[in-house]
Amino acid sequence: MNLKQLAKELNLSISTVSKALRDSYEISHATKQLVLAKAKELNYQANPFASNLRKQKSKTIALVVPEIANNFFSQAINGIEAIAQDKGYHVLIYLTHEDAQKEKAIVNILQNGRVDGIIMSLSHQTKDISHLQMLHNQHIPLVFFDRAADNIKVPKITTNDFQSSYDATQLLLQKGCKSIAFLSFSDHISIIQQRMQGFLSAMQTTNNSDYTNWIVPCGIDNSVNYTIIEQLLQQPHRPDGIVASVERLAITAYEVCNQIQIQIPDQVKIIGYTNLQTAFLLQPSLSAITQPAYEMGCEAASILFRLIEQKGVAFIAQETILKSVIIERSSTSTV
Amino acid sequence: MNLKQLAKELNLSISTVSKALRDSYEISHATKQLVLAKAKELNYQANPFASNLRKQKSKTIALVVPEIANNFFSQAINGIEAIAQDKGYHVLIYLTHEDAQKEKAIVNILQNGRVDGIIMSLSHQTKDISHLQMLHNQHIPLVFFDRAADNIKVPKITTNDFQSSYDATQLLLQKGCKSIAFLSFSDHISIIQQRMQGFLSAMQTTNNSDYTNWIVPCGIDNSVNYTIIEQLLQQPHRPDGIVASVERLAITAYEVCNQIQIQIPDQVKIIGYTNLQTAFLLQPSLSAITQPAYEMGCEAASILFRLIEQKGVAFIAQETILKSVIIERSSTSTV
DNA sequence: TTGTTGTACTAAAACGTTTTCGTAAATATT
DNA sequence: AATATTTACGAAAACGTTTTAGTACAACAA
Repeated sequence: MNLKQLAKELNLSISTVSKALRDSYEISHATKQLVLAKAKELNYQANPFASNLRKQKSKTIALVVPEIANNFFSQAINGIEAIAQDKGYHVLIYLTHEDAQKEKAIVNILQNGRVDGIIMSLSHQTKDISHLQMLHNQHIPLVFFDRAADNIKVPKITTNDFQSSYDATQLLLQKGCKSIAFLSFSDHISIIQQRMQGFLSAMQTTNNSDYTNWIVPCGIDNSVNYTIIEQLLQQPHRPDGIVASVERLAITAYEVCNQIQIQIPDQVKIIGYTNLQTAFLLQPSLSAITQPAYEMGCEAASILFRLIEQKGVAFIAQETILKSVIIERSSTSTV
Repeated sequence: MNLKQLAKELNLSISTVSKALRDSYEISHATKQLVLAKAKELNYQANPFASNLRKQKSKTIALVVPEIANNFFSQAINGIEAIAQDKGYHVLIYLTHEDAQKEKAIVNILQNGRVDGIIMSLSHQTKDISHLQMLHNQHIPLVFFDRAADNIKVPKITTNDFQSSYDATQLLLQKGCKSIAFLSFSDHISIIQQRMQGFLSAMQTTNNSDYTNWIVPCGIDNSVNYTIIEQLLQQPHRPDGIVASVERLAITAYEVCNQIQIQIPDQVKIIGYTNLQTAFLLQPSLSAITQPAYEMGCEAASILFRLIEQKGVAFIAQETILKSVIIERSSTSTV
């Protein structure tokens, strides 16, 4: 069922029907009623491709994220989808699987007008951002959330990573930790760097040689991370506190402690960035730095839609910083 | 940059360029080279809407799921996306938020050719399936995974729900449970019914009045579920075993036990359907019936693509049943 | 009367592809 | 040499919309 058929049924021209359907002032009330009724009767829906082609708009956005089987991202996507559905937009989802090559390939495909805008969180590998620059040059609206690229002037939704990491580290210090390890995840993604800086900054407040810190670089391979953390905790002078920069590392740290029989929080206290909904049910319950993932998604989508609909160029290059909350549980308690 | 401009640059006709790009036999090797080189140089990419309109194909599928902030669904989506990316398909994602009305609205929108096929898991509310029947009538390829509609002849990917539930219940019985509660989630979704039947069937093997069973209907509201389970466990003759039909209910059961100080597994043993990656870190570690979510996603996508590409109508109405695995942990151990 | 304005409609162009059909030149077949 | 076939390309239609540019007709003003 297309416009032509519908028009024939109504004994009207294609243009009249088209205009009636979009409530044009050129069409009389009476014919509008007729057209609407017939369209409903015959279950007419405009072909989106013809529409998109003609209007040069797709009412579709792309969502490019590292992974989805991850509490932070799935909650954020939930927020993005909620806003998109409300606004009548469609959402294409692409996973980079933390692979910079894949990210580049995906972004290249998105340059041909398939989408009106893009929401992204970078792969942890991504260093070269030429593919993103190209998007920007083509004036395709782009918004980052969480993992943003530094050197590109587009809106970014992040959390107070420096501060939350600083506070979490202070919490460990206050609970008596003397040597704390920071489990890092990537050394060039901005938010992880900030978390690291917050950690280091807190450590520096203890201007005292009694206090030591480790920066422990981890990656996406869980078994490699396991070994790294195992070795860390099997040293003679092992840390008595751990700040995990991402959820997965907090979980792996728990696993290691479980396996090699190190008591949390007696022998090592752990706090980590996590959106785990079962953090309070873990053994022991996990102290968490929790990002407002859903809200970040909503915010990212809202800004993207404003950008697409051009309501003020003032939004360009604006940084929105939401606050993470720190929830103290048993994994950082004193004995 | 479009075909017309590219053709002008090359002093060739639009049709020649188009054919060269799709490697048609009508075009000489030499010109193909020329065209390809120029296309690359000018970063030409075909407009997808023009292409889709002309070809009446979109290389896009829709994924309609109840929620995403959920370990089962996010893992399944991961599998679906992996296959789709591999096949060069795009994935539109729609969340119903367990709302049958929203599901209907979404499905209606998908009837206009926007997608070549649909992968779905039903909202737990969905009873009326007329919207799905309409899709089917319009010959839009459709595949269900996990939560499928009974009365519609399309491929379905599910797990051995009856058997896994039966086995889980047998495990509880074997561990000494006498009265077991089944926390249900929806009374008309097929897979939940099967899980319930598996439970009841296992209970019937104990042909003995010493054994009792509860079917406890729960919903999507966590706080309501909390109250229901709390009341269940505060009865004088409370159950000494629980089978949770979905992850959320297992977690809520843990919460309740935590709160009202009922010891797992001493006072009540718990086993549940879950894809929680931290099940083994819970206090106590949670015995799980784990569905092969990623594999289910891959399978659903593979079948949908075969359907789309018409490689054999033999796939229509085929049911694929993968096996869940039961992992016994502390929550079902004997004291 | 003539000219102006407004209303309600239609014809046709445009969006950017893909594909069918036609054709000139080159090559092969008789 | 005459005919048939192949090769390599171009013109034009088609996909289904939206929108611009008309155009009758009626209502109104001068």
